[in-house]
Amino acid sequence: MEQKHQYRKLYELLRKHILSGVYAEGSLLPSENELCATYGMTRPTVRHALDTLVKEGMILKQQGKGSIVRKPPQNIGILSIEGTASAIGVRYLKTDILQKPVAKMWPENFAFELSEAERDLGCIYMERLRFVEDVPVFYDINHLPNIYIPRITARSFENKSLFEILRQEYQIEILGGEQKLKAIKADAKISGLLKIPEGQPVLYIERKLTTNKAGFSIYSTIYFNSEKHSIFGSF
Amino acid sequence: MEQKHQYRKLYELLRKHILSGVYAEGSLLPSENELCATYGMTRPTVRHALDTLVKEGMILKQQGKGSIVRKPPQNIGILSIEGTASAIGVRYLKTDILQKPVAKMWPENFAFELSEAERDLGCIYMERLRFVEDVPVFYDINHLPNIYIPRITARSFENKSLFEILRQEYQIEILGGEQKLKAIKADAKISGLLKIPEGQPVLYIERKLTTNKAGFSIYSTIYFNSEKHSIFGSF
DNA sequence: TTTTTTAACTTGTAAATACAAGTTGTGCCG
DNA sequence: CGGCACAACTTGTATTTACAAGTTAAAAAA
Repeated sequence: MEQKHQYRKLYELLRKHILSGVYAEGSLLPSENELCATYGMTRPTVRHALDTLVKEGMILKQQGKGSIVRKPPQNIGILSIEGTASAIGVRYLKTDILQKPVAKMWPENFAFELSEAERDLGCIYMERLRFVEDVPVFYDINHLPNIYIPRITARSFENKSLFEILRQEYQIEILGGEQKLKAIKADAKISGLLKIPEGQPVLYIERKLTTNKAGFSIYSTIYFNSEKHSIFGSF
Repeated sequence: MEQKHQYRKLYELLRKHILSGVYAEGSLLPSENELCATYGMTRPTVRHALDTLVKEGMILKQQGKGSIVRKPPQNIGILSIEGTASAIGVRYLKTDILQKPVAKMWPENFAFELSEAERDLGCIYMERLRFVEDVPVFYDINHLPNIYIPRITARSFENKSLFEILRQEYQIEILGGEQKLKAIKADAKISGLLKIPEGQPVLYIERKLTTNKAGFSIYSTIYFNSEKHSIFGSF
């Protein structure tokens, strides 16, 4: 993708380098002045890029010392600002798409309040069941408004997560959100999907993620079997 | 408290005005140029202040339009970046301090990994039980390292929350953290404290909040009865 | 050798300026 | 009257320059 802004170019580059391990965890990034010289930018531009990385939690800055690389947040977790992907440990997570992304109308009694624009345009809907070592632990239902995202139903979601696509291709970033948590007893449907006895405690989460695109929010309902695993999230 | 930096002065002022309702939810802040003129600053300084508010979720900015005031995040919730205060609805929340803040050593088998500096200095410890309409719903255990915070055990915590004191008086801000969530069955101690039958599902949360002070993290363990209430958090 | 001071880094704050890009309302033109 | 174009806003990006403040390590002094 063609990058428009200098600070964003540097941001994407450093982000890639951190994630790929070019800069080790705990080590220092090149100083701001070095980055200026290397990439031919001025210091405010470099600082803008670094600020974005700080906001994402990729680095920590310390006055007088430098920019410290944080643990690559592969675990940008389920309860965190970046969504449901890779919450437990990516390597052991398998996903069944119970319902591929489709465009449809919003449900009648939707758990969240919708703006008029969102309601008019309908939504993209998908359901997933996630496995850890072939045991189902995680069932999530997702709704997002059918705007600004051409061809979203055609995308595979196999190599990239939904959030990664939104971030890179559409510059949609999650700003924050609201969520409601409960510990509930599994009912018949959930106990069937997660293969646990009825009445077993499960985590129940409803959440709404707001983005930098006005009127574009992502809505999720999640059921999680926390018997053997915990939900672990960085934020 | 004497403010050192111009951008921080403006930030604190606008923040206070938003929270006190001077700027209504959904309305627009004065434009950046107006703020420059009013407070005698240059635009980068004003923008720095506004950026801080955006980072906190107090406002949303939209190019070509202005800075939109968001719902005052009174519910900066339990699972969010700002801590355990006022998660359900402040007006109905009563707090029993089961253990006032005291300095002591870290527990033997602490759930989190500690740095050497943290371990050496000991910790501040406190326990609270929180009530909604005289029903106990929320039991939390908190540890923070005994550094940088003189006289913390003497403070009352009655009018201001711990996090508010840390932010205003010590410029300590929560950058992020990690948390682990489970839905578990209440054991004897918890069912006693929360006045529920043993075996009832409760939310169990362990979390570590990291701050802008290197080596200063806040550790909490939380039990929550989600039968009649949900944990609701903005982030 | 030990302690203190200093110098050379680092990031933080701030100014003045310029132009790009998105939004909105006004007013002209058809 | 309706629709389009433009002007007057707004925030976004970028340059250049300067000094403040925290950190570290080397140099100087005891």
